[in-house]
Amino acid sequence: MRFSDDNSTTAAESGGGDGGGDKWDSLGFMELLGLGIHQDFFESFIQQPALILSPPLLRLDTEQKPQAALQSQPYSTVSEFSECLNNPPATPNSSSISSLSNEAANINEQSTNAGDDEEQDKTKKQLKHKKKKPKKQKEPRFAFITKTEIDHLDDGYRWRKYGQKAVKNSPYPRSYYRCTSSGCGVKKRVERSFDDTTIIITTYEGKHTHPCPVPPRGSGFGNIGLTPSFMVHHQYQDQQQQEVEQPYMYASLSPLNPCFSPNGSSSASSIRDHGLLQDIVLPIKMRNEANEQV
DNA sequence: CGAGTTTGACCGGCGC
DNA sequence: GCGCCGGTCAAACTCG
Repeated sequence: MRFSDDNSTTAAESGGGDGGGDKWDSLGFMELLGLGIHQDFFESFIQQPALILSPPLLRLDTEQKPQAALQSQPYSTVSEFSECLNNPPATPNSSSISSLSNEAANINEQSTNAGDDEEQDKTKKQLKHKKKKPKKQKEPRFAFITKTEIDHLDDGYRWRKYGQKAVKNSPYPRSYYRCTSSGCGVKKRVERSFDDTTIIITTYEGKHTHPCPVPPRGSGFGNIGLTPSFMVHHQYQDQQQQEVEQPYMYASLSPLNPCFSPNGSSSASSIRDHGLLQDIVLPIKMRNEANEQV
């Protein structure tokens, strides 16, 4: 386990495996997410003694606003940017649906009376919008802090950008991506931290319903054998003193990661410069604050 | 020409 | 009720 410093030294830079991990190569981190094990994954993560994170810190209510917190406190608690929404599936709001229908009827009635084409178009557009949104339920979300210059992490999946918004109090916009695979509704948000421009915050929402479509580019993200830091807690524990002095903890390669190889070559290191998720970092402060809560 | 991006408009939720 | 803001849509545009 290694930790970043202000010079952005990474495990990859100091050498890693040559993609030698067989087990982890075939089951990358994103695939873990895609396979839908992420919740258990995080649950096991938060139960690790070395991390001393209490479940409430990782489980957010939908009411919480991690993004807002991020803007003012870039390296704060897990609850502020690692989301694990375990809300029960929201049943479609029948009342809202019916009210929409009524609204649609009203709008239709109004538009026929108005007779103004332009207004009709506008009304139709509005109606179209409303019909498409039958009280969507929240998908589980996970946010990752990534220290990289690359805005868009190559995680092996194919994403289509569907929106971009200016972030309040930040010069950097937030981009919205959707998985291009048909039937896969996974989304992700990508934004750059205002306070540290080398920090990228990626938030995944939902589960992939398909395998990683991109074959390893040397290794695709789904196959790079990424072992998030919370899976290498023993190393983490050994270096707790060091962590206090280091602002970030890389969810990167480690000797416990089968991909890691001390011979200096690493499949992950070969792709590091392309902004892959081995650049993921987790804020150390989150653990400290977790300790306070225990 | 199809796939992906950009961008302004729109909607819904939430706080005041 | 109103305004703000995050998220989404979809037409126009770009690119390969």
